[in-house]
Order: sequence, then structure tokens, then C-alpha cells
Amino acid sequence: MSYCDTCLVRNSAICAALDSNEIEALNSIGRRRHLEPGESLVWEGDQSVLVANVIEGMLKLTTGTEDGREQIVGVVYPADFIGRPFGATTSHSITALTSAHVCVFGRADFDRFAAEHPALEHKLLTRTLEELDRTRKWMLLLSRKTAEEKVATFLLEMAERLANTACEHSDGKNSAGHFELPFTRQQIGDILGLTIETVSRQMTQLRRDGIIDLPTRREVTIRDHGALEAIAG
Amino acid sequence: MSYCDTCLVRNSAICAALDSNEIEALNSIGRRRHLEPGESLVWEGDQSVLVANVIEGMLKLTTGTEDGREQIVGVVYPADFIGRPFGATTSHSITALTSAHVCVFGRADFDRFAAEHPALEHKLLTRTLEELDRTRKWMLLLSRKTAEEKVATFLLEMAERLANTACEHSDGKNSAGHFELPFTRQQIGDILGLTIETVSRQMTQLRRDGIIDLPTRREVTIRDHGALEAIAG
DNA sequence: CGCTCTGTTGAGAAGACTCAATGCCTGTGG
DNA sequence: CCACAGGCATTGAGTCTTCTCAACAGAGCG
Repeated sequence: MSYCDTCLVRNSAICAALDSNEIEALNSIGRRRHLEPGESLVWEGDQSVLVANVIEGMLKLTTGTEDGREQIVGVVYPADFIGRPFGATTSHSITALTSAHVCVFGRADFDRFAAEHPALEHKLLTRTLEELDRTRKWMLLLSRKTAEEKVATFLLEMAERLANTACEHSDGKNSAGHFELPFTRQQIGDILGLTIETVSRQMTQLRRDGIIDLPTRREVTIRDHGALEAIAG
Repeated sequence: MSYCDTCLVRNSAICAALDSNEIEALNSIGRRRHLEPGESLVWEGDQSVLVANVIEGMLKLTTGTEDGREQIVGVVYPADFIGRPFGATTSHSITALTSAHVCVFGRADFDRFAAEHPALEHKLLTRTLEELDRTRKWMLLLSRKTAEEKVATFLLEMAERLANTACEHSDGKNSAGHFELPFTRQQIGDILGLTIETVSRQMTQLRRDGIIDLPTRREVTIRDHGALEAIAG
């Protein structure tokens, strides 16, 4: 009996490119692993020894300077693929933001398996291309947008991301204009390339302007979506 | 007679994954094209109708805000692959920085060809993964490094890039510590997320400190490589 | 109830930007 | 051959944004 039969992301992860026999074969080289919030799966600069599918939870990809400045270079969600196949080292750390479940493969095993299954590689390629598009779009934000624009852009993106998941879970928390932030202010700062104080100030300003509301620290209500988009630029 | 027989990048572009029959087939769907400096091959937001290999010259990938702020999200060199296969739209413009030759394919033709040649897709995948690594590393620079660190990092990277090409061309211009900048100050600013004035000031400061020399506007000599690395962080 | 962790707010400093003036090449035409 | 225009680069002065440092407030928890 394969883990995959009950896998939540069976049909949306890269595994969707495989038939049931192939899934069985992939399953035999993988294993499930649980991560506590804050626990890391790989560290920046490490030998790339493992790759994984995210089954549940959220993880951050980070890189940093020697003197401790950190930048989040990506956030991954269920069904996303993580790790660096076909390469010697990992260019970023991977750390759980929430409690998370991943499906881990030894990199060498995975590389070998992928080489024999072009459909899997194709899926991996299209995902990598999409990720590259997203990353490049983020570069513009990091380098050219003001703090106000960054925070507005971030809130819009979170609203969109979480509106999708709301449909699945139907927990009522995340509707069109209201959602629960899955990040601390520090993490938002690390994503946007700002300090925690600047993030806080911009959020307060948007609340004062009546564009958003902050019922609690972790909740956000978008009161004027158009205005937020205008600010995001 | 195939163009490919005389292609300068035949063995380093993704074409290297193909045997001579396959190259012939790929050649039949591609054509050469010349670009003048400043001429664009694709525009941000366009339908993705073509992809290409760079044969000669340098091109920039850019994205921008509505109000005209621009960010260079990548620079490509001979043998690099450009364009967005397997996707509807292009997330960035591609513009020649120098006079350039590219080998262009219709995207639909290329997608079809790639689907039938897993070795080509594999090569494309590894390249895309490398590009993603580079791009993420650049995010840290854009968001967390100071102007001084940015310029130092840029000069080191250029020195390394151009040292490699020096071996091929042996024109004597680009040795370990000396090279000719292929960018204007404005372009350097667009790459580093700085204004032209800030770039200029940082370069001047590095010259005053005796770390680099600037014999002409376009030439750079690195006098103290270690110091430059220390500054780059 | 007090402790800790996270977030908010304020004051001042520092870095980068804007605007403006000047300098230096290159190429063109007299 | 020289003068001059136009583009690029440098330099300076002043402003604005964001960061830093520091104090304080509020939520969650033992």
C-alpha cells in the first residue's frame, strides 16, 4: 500500500505526470517527513542531498549575507516542489513556517528516476519556468518599489493566494476581502526587503487611510481593493 | 547545408544535447536573426510567440512599472537560451545591448520539438534551474545590500564573466584584473537597482580608495581583489 | 499576575535619490 | 583641422525615505 494513494497533493504535485505504476516506483524511493515550525530541511550552501514535494504547510526559501541579513527568496505551498535536482549545492535554506509534511527523495535517486521519466521532467521544467517568472517579477518589487508599494503589493498577493485556499477549506476565515496572515511582521519584512518597523508603519498608515483594517495582528480586511491596487503600482 | 555546422555555440547551447540528425531537424524550424543594439526581440506582456538561442552578443531581460521605472532581471550571453517556452505570455522584454545574432524558433514549433526530445528538455531544465539560482542570489543583493556592496559585487561578477570570454577571444582586453565594461552607467544602475549618480559615486569612491582604477569610462582595473571581495560582503 | 514574545510608535541618523551644473569624449560639419 | 553639438559621466547640494535605536503596548501563557 502506497502512501501516495492517500496523498493530498497526488493530482496537483509533479506526481500528476505519472501513472499508477510509476507512482509506485517513485513512492518506493521516497519517504514522508514532518517538520515543526522553524525546523529546516536544507541549509544554504549544503551539498544538495535531497529534494521533496510539499504535502502540507508552508515553507520559506532564504538566503543571507555573512553578517546576518536575511532575504526570503520564495515561499512554497502544498504541491510545490523543493530542493535542487541536477546540481551539486543548494543556493538557499528551506525552513518550515508552519507545521509541515513533505515527501522526501534522495537527490541522486530522484535524478535517476527523473531521467527515466520525461513526463516528470517536463512537469518540473514548466514549474521551474513559472517560478523563474515569479521570481523576476519580485525583483522589480525589491529594487524599485517604495515601502508603501511593497506592502500594498504584498497584501494583494496574499489576498489572492488565500482566497484560493479558502474555497478548498471553507473555514470562512479567508474570503475575498478578509484573510489571516500566515506571517509574522519580521517574515513580511524579510519577504519585502524591509525592516519590521517599516512594515508596521506602512500597515498602520493604510489602516489610517481607511484602505485596510487590522482587527487583530494576524488578520487583514481589505476595505478598498481599488485604492490598494492603485498604491501597489 | 545547415547553419548549425558553422554555429559558434553549437557545442555549448542547448543544442549540444542533440545528435546531428536531430540538429538538422531543429535547424529546419529555426532561422537566424540579427539585432541592432537597442532593438527588442520580445516585449513584456506579449504573447510568447518565439524563443531563441543567443549566438553572439549580449541581451538584457527587463521588466518595469507603469510609471517607467525599469529593472534588468537578467543579462544573457552567447549560448544562453531566451524566451518563454510552454507558457502563454512573456514576463519580460528582451533587448539587445550589443549587436547580436540569435537563432529564433516559433514557440509552438519549439514546444513540439522539445516534447519529442527529452534530452533537449533536460538540458533546458538544468539551465533554467541554474538561472533560478542566479536570480535568487541577485534578490539578496537588490534588497539587502548597500550601494557600495552592490557595485563591488557587480565588478567582481563582471571580472569573472569576462575573464572567461578573454580566454576564447584572446584579444588581451580582458585579463584577470582588467576588463572593458559592456554596460553604460545607466544599465549598471538598472541591473543593481540604483540611480546612475549613485553608481558613479561608488565607482569614484572605490577608485579614490585605490581598490580599482578607471583608465577610461568603459575600462576597469581591479587593483585589490581581496578588498573588493571584502566590500562585496 | 508577571513574563515573554510580537508588534507599534517615536526621534534621530544615514543612505540613496532628485535636481542642477559641469566636464569629457565622439563624431560631424564647416 | 578645429569648433561645436549631443550623449554619457561626474560632482555637488539639498531632500526624502528608510533604517537604527529605544521605549512602550498588547496578547498569550505559565
